Amino acid sequence: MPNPGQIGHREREILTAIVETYISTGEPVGSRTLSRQNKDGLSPATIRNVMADLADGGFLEQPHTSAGRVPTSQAYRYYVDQISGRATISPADQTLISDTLQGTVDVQEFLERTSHVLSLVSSGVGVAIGNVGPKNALEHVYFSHQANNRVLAVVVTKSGVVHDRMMRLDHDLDQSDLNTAANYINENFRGWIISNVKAELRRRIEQERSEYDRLMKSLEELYKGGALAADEPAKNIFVEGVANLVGNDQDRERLRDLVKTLEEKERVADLLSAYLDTRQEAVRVVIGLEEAVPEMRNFVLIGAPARVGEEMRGSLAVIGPTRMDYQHTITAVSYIAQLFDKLLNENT
Amino acid sequence: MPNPGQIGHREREILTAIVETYISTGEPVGSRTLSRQNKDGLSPATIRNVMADLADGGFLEQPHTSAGRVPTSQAYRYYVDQISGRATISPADQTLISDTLQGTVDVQEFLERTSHVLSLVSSGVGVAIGNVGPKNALEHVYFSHQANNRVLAVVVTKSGVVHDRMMRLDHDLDQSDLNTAANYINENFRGWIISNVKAELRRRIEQERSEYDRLMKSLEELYKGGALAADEPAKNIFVEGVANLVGNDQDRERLRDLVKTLEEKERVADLLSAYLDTRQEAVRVVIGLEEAVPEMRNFVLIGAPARVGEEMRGSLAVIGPTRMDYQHTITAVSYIAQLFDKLLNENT
DNA sequence: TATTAGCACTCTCCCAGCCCAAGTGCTATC
DNA sequence: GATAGCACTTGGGCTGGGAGAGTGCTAATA
Repeated sequence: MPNPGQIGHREREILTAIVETYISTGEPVGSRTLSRQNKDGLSPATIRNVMADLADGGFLEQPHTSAGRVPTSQAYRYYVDQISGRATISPADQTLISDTLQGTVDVQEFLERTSHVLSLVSSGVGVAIGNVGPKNALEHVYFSHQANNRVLAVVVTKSGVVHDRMMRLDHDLDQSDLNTAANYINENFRGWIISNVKAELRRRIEQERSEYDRLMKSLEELYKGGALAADEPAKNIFVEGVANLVGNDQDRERLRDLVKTLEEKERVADLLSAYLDTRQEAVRVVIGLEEAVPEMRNFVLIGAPARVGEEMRGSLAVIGPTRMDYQHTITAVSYIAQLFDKLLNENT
Repeated sequence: MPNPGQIGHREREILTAIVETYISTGEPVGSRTLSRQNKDGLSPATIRNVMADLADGGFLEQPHTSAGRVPTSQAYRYYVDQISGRATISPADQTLISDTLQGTVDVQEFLERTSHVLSLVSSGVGVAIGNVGPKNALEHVYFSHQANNRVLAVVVTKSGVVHDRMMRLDHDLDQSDLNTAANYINENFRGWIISNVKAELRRRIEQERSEYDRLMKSLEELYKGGALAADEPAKNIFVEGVANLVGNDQDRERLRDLVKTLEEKERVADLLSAYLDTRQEAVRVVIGLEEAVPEMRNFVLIGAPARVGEEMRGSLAVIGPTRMDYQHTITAVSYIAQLFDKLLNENT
């Protein structure tokens, strides 16, 4: 790995210029073009020398002998690190984002709008994920009797998220059994962390097993049916703006695979959780996604954890082509991440 | 509009052969090719004559003078009408569909899996929509107090669908106000059609307005906040298999517009409801979508209403290229539509 | 009379050949 | 150290000439 210190002032400037030119044109950048647009008035020959050095350092590549240079992942990496300091969001973006997210009153909707607005500002794919953390506290449960031994379980958590789950049970419980069970849970466990409720419930069921107890029987049935699965990390995953990718000059095959991958929302969620974690504060730019997901060659992920206080409650990201407006997108992602914290803090 | 009676036996056979050949190859079909594959051993010249007639009748088109013929919308229409009689589902499809849908215990999941399996069997986009009909009966409501004047309303309907809605109210109601209100509704209105609940509630609120009544105040707040919006035709819309379209030899521009349209699920829902209605029994094949949605040139919609008894409770459809395996897709759509009825009938 | 064979014609696709523009590396010079 | 000059490389675009597939028309045929 070449020492970034090797990069002097002039190198840096030329590299930046190459990356930016390539981002906006998509054509390999030649020494002549660069010399013309560069205010410093360096001659093409000089620039060629510098380019040769940069190519040695692994920052540039040539599609073929007589073509211009194309930035490598390493160059993007360097470029992003360079600009990441001077990030201030444009007023236009700010207005758009605020207008879109204003008045959202629940998390679901916030996430959905976020993925939408991200896809708008970035010309990439906007992703927003909400983690229903395992630390959710129970507020209220309700069980509804359905035909064919089925029961609908509704669990409301303190943070205002509603889970519903249709279950098929081994034995038929009638609505009054269900009400009794729901009352028992509501009275004994309101405010408990859901996974604790499950543990305690399990303990009590075990304990009482010997005696015949209709209530405990019901609870056991419901427990086994997964009535309290609300503590599982069920995720709300919103992916939007796939159409933005279609404009890209990808080959068809890869594009199709990419779209397919993005349709499998679980995979997108896994991808994000692989690269974003709570500890890291700010926006993260992942270049070189093809190592994890081959069809994402030439794509980058710009994401941030969405925290409420210390706890990670979601993630948001843009998946877009390496040739994208990084500054723009990074600031937008970071801005929304902050809004998220703000919204959910007043929520709790 | 040419009279189908004009089409004789030979014409029909040749037209069918052209459509099928074109579907499988994607190339304009020439007289020679056809003559070779046709068992009747007609000479190319004869076939050319017939083709000329069919072209006059508006069934065939030529991309350019010396190219083969390509079927028009009219030809597809005719072809589909021809084959629609002999529709029996293939065992392979049947197995795949049954395996995928087996064990689905709630409607949501059924719809999701349906859209998935439709996209699998048809190489097109699978769409499944559930209408939460206005005739839903109330089973249970619950209101949860949240920070900042917000209230979470949870409404469970008899058919086992759960609606939740976060609302911001003008005045703060505490949890005990909310419980009182919920109890009032549960005790008075269980089993009522939700829109009737709303009407009656409104009436009672009006009536009691003169006197000061804390309960009525709460109910009014909640009502105005939209607590009982569960009767609105909120829809579950599942669209899957967009990746299948990318393989198509569309021009980029149109493909992008198409993907964009499919991402706006509301529009997809509108499209379906425009073409499918309760009265019609079976699968409907809509050819010539570009009249409604320009970017859908060369696409067809194969859809069916999903009924439970007489009532239309959803729709399912495949949106795919005109060049698709109609027989296959039509039978699959029809098969799933029947399963839907079966599943939800035992549900009610 | 319906079918077929023959023929001249049309059009697209593909390939080879050619030139041009853009870019490079190297060397000599300022 | 920066620049100018020069010979060299390479992909893209343009052209022209088959080859192949297909057509419409006319004349011959069962």
